[in-house]
Amino acid sequence: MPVARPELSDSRVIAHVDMDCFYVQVEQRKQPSLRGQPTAVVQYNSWQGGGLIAVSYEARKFGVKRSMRGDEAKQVCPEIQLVQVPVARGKADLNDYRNAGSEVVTILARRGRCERASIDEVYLDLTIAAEAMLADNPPECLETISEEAVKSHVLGLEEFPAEVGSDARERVRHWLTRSDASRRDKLLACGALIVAELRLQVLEVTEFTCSAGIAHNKMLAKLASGMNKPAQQTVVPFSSLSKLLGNLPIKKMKQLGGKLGTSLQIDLGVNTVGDLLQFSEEKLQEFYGINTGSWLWNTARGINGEEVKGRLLPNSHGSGKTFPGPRALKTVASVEKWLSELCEELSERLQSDLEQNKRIAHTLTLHAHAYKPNDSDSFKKFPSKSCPLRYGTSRIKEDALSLFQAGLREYLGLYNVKTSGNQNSGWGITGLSVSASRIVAIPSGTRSIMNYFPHQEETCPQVLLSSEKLIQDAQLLSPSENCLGSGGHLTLQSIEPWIACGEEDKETKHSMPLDRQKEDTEMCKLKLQDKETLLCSSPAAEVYQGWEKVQTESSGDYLTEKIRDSLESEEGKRKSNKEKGMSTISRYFQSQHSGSLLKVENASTSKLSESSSLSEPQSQLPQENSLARGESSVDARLCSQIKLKRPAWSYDVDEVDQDVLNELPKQIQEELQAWLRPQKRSNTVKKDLGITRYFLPAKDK
DNA sequence: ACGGATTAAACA
DNA sequence: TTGTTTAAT
Repeated sequence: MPVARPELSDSRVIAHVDMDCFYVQVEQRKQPSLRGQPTAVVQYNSWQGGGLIAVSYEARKFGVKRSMRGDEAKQVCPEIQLVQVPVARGKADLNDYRNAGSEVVTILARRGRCERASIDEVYLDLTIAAEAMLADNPPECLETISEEAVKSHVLGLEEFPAEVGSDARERVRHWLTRSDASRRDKLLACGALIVAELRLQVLEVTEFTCSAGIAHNKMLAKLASGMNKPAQQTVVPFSSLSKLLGNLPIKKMKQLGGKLGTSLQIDLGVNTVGDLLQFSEEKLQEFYGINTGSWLWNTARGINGEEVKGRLLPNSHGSGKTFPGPRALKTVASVEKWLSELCEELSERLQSDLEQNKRIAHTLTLHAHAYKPNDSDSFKKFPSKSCPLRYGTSRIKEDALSLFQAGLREYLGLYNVKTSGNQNSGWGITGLSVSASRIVAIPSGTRSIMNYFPHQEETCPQVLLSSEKLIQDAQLLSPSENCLGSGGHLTLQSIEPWIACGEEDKETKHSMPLDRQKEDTEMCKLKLQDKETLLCSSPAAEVYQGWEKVQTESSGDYLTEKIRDSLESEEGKRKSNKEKGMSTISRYFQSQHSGSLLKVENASTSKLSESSSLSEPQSQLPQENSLARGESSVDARLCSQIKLKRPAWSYDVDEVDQDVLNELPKQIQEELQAWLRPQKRSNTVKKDLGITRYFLPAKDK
């Protein structure tokens, strides 16, 4: 695993925050009468009382454990309250928990770079905040230390000689405020104060408790957060390392809980982290490869250079369900039905992500588990398949089904001919999931980008000699028939849907009633041009290029409906009026003055966090950045390079000097990259692709 | 192949 | 790059 910056002298301040039995807390907040009671969250009540996925600490005292069945739990704890996970479309619906997790992240991201590690865990890099505190207002100068902070657990504190008669909290207070501590300890002390404050804020705002670990790296912070739960925090001073790791079972370390940990035990006789110290780095690399070997060597010493990534949003979305044993799906029709449910959920979440975060997913992947009784190679796995993701529920459904059928043919083998149709030929599907990945932010600082483009707007007709016929052809050639048909690879390329967000028609807007205007801007009118689709069918590699124009009225009704309409309707295609012939892209660039509805959550008020967020873009949470007002000469140079041998909005990246790009403000560079990167052309498409050509990255071959 | 539904990331 | 595998919660 990543061996970024592994230093023994690592003095960062890293926290790992872990929500206590999170799903239970969410349900208890919904239903306060459950608070304080032994409670568990369960899904699928039908069989044996369902499976537990979260257990309150009261219930744990009775020996109730995660992944018990509901019936079992009732036996050991008759009083237990079992709450069902919400169900939608016949499957567990985790949205309540995702949303609750977002509430928490919003608060935890206030003081430093924040990485959402899972639905209920985050890592924080508090180094800058801690350094600032140490410089301005160190704990040793404080007259009072927060109650929450003195409740911290400080590893190795017992070793310190302390005044007799002092209780645990007094000892902690003393440790936190020692003026003769090492710099590293002082930084951790600051971290502990900050985390205590954050946890308190989380509690006040969300009513959720959490536990935390504070250490010099992610690995140790994670380890510590689990040591004292619930609702407590644990600090790992450097000096406590050897004792901590010395006889810690190897499997307790993150990443070593599985096969690698087992191999360490069985093959090398390593049972504790301390045991690892005997092995040279080279030896470990010999056994486990360069990266893993080095990672293990460092781990043994409490060294871990992994950075806290500034990421508040997930990198993928998925929706899946298992169909165990007798419930296995045995007909394509039933698979289609369930895929349809899964795709609806996925599509809904993609819509939300688009609206709330302005991000677009690029890849659709289908996973399935299958069995095939008698066959000899019966243990073959169902292959996962992916293709470019086209927005719109019905399209996602179509594509997912195509992917499934491609996978099924491969799984069953080529001999199993045509339409064994809907009749059970022995196989069964025990699990299905669809997921969307490669999610990238739409350049949210559209305006800032626009500052670097010529403002003149003309249409760019020649590129778009609207080949409506071709479009229609392309539409008919769904990936199913087309690309999967001849046993070849998926060859459909769909260039992303362009979404414009913003005010598109000033005149109209000004004449609108005020409240309407407000509504309008706030609701982010997305204009969606559905994709440009390129198809190249297997052998001939013939390239079709088509444009579909979908236009939403600028009167701006409710966004969501608009989007859905334009996404779903196959008839929204031809609607042209004055904008006919204008590419979506150009319209996109025209609509730049977007009143962008990005809610900047976490507008931080503290100077500390401001300074930290200045240095690095924190996350892809939409930031309404004003930015880079410096009128640069680069500005002019770029404009001159983007000149108008093409329509105003288009440019040929090949003509843009990389050095010029490099001189742009970093943020602009990133935005441009975001535009360019997803446009990379697959090497299966060699011919001139018209408009897409202009978006090819210059140096990326 | 009843430890379900998700997510992430490395590796080939 | 796509698909597979591991791991964690």
